[in-house]
Parts: sequence; structure tokens; C-alpha cells
Amino acid sequence: MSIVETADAEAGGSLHQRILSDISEKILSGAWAPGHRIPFEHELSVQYNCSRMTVNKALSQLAKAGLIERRRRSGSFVRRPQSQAAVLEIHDIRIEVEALGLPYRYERVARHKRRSSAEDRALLELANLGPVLALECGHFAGERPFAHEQRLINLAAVPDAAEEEFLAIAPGPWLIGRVPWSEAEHRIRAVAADRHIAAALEIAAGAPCLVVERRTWSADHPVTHVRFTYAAESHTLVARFRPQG
Amino acid sequence: MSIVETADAEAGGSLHQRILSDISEKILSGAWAPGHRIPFEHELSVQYNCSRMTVNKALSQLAKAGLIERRRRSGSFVRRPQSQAAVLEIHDIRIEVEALGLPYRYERVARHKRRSSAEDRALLELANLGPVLALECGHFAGERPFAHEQRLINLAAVPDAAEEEFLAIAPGPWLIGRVPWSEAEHRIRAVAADRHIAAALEIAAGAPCLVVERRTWSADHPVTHVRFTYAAESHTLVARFRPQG
DNA sequence: ACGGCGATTATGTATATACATATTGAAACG
DNA sequence: CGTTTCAATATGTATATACATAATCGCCGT
Repeated sequence: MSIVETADAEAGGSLHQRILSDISEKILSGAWAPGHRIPFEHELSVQYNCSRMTVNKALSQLAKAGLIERRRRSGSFVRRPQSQAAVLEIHDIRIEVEALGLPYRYERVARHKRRSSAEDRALLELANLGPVLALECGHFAGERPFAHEQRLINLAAVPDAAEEEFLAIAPGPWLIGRVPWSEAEHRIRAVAADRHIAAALEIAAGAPCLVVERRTWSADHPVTHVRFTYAAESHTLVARFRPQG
Repeated sequence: MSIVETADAEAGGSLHQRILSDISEKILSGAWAPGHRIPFEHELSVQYNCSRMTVNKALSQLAKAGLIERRRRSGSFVRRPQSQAAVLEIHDIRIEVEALGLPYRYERVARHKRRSSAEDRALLELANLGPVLALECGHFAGERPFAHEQRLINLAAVPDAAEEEFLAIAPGPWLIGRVPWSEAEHRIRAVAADRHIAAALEIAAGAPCLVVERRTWSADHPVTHVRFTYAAESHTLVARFRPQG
């Protein structure tokens, strides 16, 4: 029967959002097993006391997300989940280089403390204004540049970083242990080297590079955003895993 | 002026689908650069001779897919190519493409059955000689090439594959379910497009591409090696995770 | 000039309605 | 008895309309 009526506390704000999250909760919790037929749009519109269009919006999104399957004239059904979890390990460049048997060298190129620009805040997903530390560093394998690092540190989350020069120690290892991260996000893509990167990596402008960006949070506070750029020949990311667990 | 009127040949079928793919084509092709303001809902509804709701549906999906950003009172803007892609876990291209709200199309380009060459055996980490199936396939998002697939299948491990033409179904989905994999390895790197890849992806030779290679084993037997090549603009891998819970 | 305030505007959500489309199940028919 | 036809039904798409919400612009008064 109707759960709603008074529309008490909820998250999404909008009604279709709420319907969507109610249903996906049922599916993800296992209350509605794969194959289970979801109430018809018409029934849900009565339950939630809304129009069919609103229910349709929610169900369409669930279908696009792959949680349910819709069949005309038959109804909507919970789909079997079909994903495997893979975890990409966080890599420490020194270890990568040394694993290659090459001597590792670190170099701090630049360091600026500043009020966060709009771009900084976008990269960090930082809501409020506040100071950031912008760093630029080189990582070398033997004589050759191995990776170029561009990093932002949210000084509101890590005030100690303001006092550190990062001349002897790279920001990655410095942060680890000092700031326990609770969540991280990697973005991996290929780009053409611009002039700045080309010079830093000693490659031709326009040459393909692998970019790995990582954003890290600690207890919902953005901590750091870092972009590593590797010359194409120098690097391959490897992730090995087994299905499920 | 109105491009539509008679609603000539198109793909998605529905109007909002068509609007969506028109706009994403403009964005993915670079015709509308990041920051570009997209016509207002009102303007598009005039252009396409439809209601604002229909345009809204298309733009909302584009926003959810991350291609555009919508700001009240200001309009909708092309976002920086932090395009979208499912997490590293699922690597089903159809799902990635459909998550963008674009129609997916698959095409088998070539298929050869042959005795494994030395290179084949190296890619598959295959110890003994034996037949392999070499496939080349195209994956499209709307009209644009999204990814190029080059695959080897170890026929000793999957004899059924010798009888399959892979004209209607992509080898990835075909293999899943038929061959339970026990282990997989990903290699991710950036390369410059050679002539073959450039032609397949409709990009310039030498342009940066993201290459994802996956090797899969089932009970210690190599099953398949696949290489997906993406044009740089079209793809960003995203992996988000927590250390434990 | 400066700061506040309301009007304007684009998007966000929801509604009632309409018709299209695919599929099911049952009735009609050879 | 099998097949065809047809109506019922659930989803798919589109429309006109309405009001909410947020952000911007310009006006106004101090």
C-alpha cells in the first residue's frame, strides 16, 4: 500500500528521483530478486499518487541504467546483475621505476600557494573557496623523464602542506599516511602532448601520452587532485583480477 | 532554419533521440568546443518543430551522461571532455555507448581462422601451437566510430567459436556466459594511431588513442586476447573505489 | 558608486492527455 | 486442430500547460 502520502524526509528531492531510488533500493537489497515483476506504471502512479509520466521517467532511467528490463504488454522486470568488480591499484611511481631496475629521481619544478581558482575548484570538486597548493614535479627513470606530475592540494583539508616545500619528498608519499583517504577516483585517458608536457617529458609536441588523474577524498572532504602524464612508450597500466569475491 | 520538416532518414527513431544524437555528434566531432553554449530549449523546440518537453528530455540525458552542463537562467554548455564511461569493471562497449544515450551499432570487419602465429601465441600466452580465430570489429556510437576491436580467440579453449560468424553478435557478449573466466588482465596505454586504426576510427594518423588490452583465462587456459582502441576525445576510463567497505 | 530588490528568464519538475507500437491472449475461422 | 485476426494492455513517445527554482540583469534609492 501507499508508503508515501505525506512524502516525508527523502533524498533526491524530486518525486521521480524518489521512486527511482525506492525501487533500486529494493533491487540492490535483494528484496526484489532477478525476474521479479515490478508493479506496472499504472499501479505505481496510484501508489505514489502521481501521474504515469512521472513513474515512466523513473522506470526509463532504471532501464537505461540496466537494473530493469521493460517489455511491452508484459511489464518491467528485475534484470540479473552482470558486473564484475575490478580494482585498480594505486601506484607509487618510485616503485614502478625501481621495478624496472632503473634509478629513480624526483624533482620539484614549481610550487604555488594561491586562492583556489574556478578551475582548481572544478578539479578538486571543491564547494567553497579556499587556499590550495599547486605543485608541479618531475619523476625520472635514470636520465629520462618518466612521468610529469601536476597536483593540487586542498589546504583546508591538509593545512600542514602549506609549510612543506616538497623539495626532497614527492607529494604522493608525503600525503600517504598523513591523510588517510576514504575514497579515490581514477580517470585514465590518452592525450596529445602540449608544448609544456612535451618539454617536460622530452618528447615531441603532439606525441601521445597516457594521463592518469586521481582525485582523493577523506571523509567527504576533497584532499588532492593529481595528474600524471606519461610518454606513451614509457608506460602501461596493468590491472589483474579475478571475478567476484 | 528548420533542418527537419520531413524528418528524413535518421537512426534512433524517436525525436528526442535524434536531437540527442545530433547534439552529441556536434560535441564529439569538436564542432561545438567545450564552453560552447547550446541553443536554448526554446530555440531547439522551434528548430525541430517540437515541444520544449521533448528537447528537455534530450538535454537532460546529455547532462546526465556528462556531455553538457546545464545552468539555470544561463543555458546549457559543452563540458570539458571528461566524457563518461562506466567504471573499469564492466567493459561491455554497448553499455558504455548506451550510457551516453547514443544508439549502439556493431560491425564485424574481418574474421580469419588460422594456425597460431608466434605473435598470436605471445599475445595469448599460449604455450603450444593450435588454431586461433582472429577477429576485427567496429563499435559505433550513433554514426561515429567509438572503438575498434582486435581479438584473438584460442580455439582449443573455445571450439564453438569456430562455427560462429560474429556478424550479429560481438565476440565479447558471445564469450561471456559461454566461457566463465577465472582471471583477467588489463593493460592500458596510449598510442599514436597508425593508418589502419586512423581509418577505422575516422581520425588523423598519429592522433593519440587509448588502448585497452584484456587477456582472459579460464581454469589456467588462455581464452582470448582483445585490444580495444578508442579515439582520445571519445573516451575516459573511470575507476572509483574505496579502500575497504 | 554601491548594494539591495524585484523582474525576467532558462531550466526543473509534474500533470493530463493523446496516439503509436509491440505483445499477449482469446475468439473466430478454415 | 492449427492458424489467423482482433481487441486488450503496458510501454514508448510527444504535446500543451503549469508552477517551482535559481540565477542574472537592470533599476532604484541611498
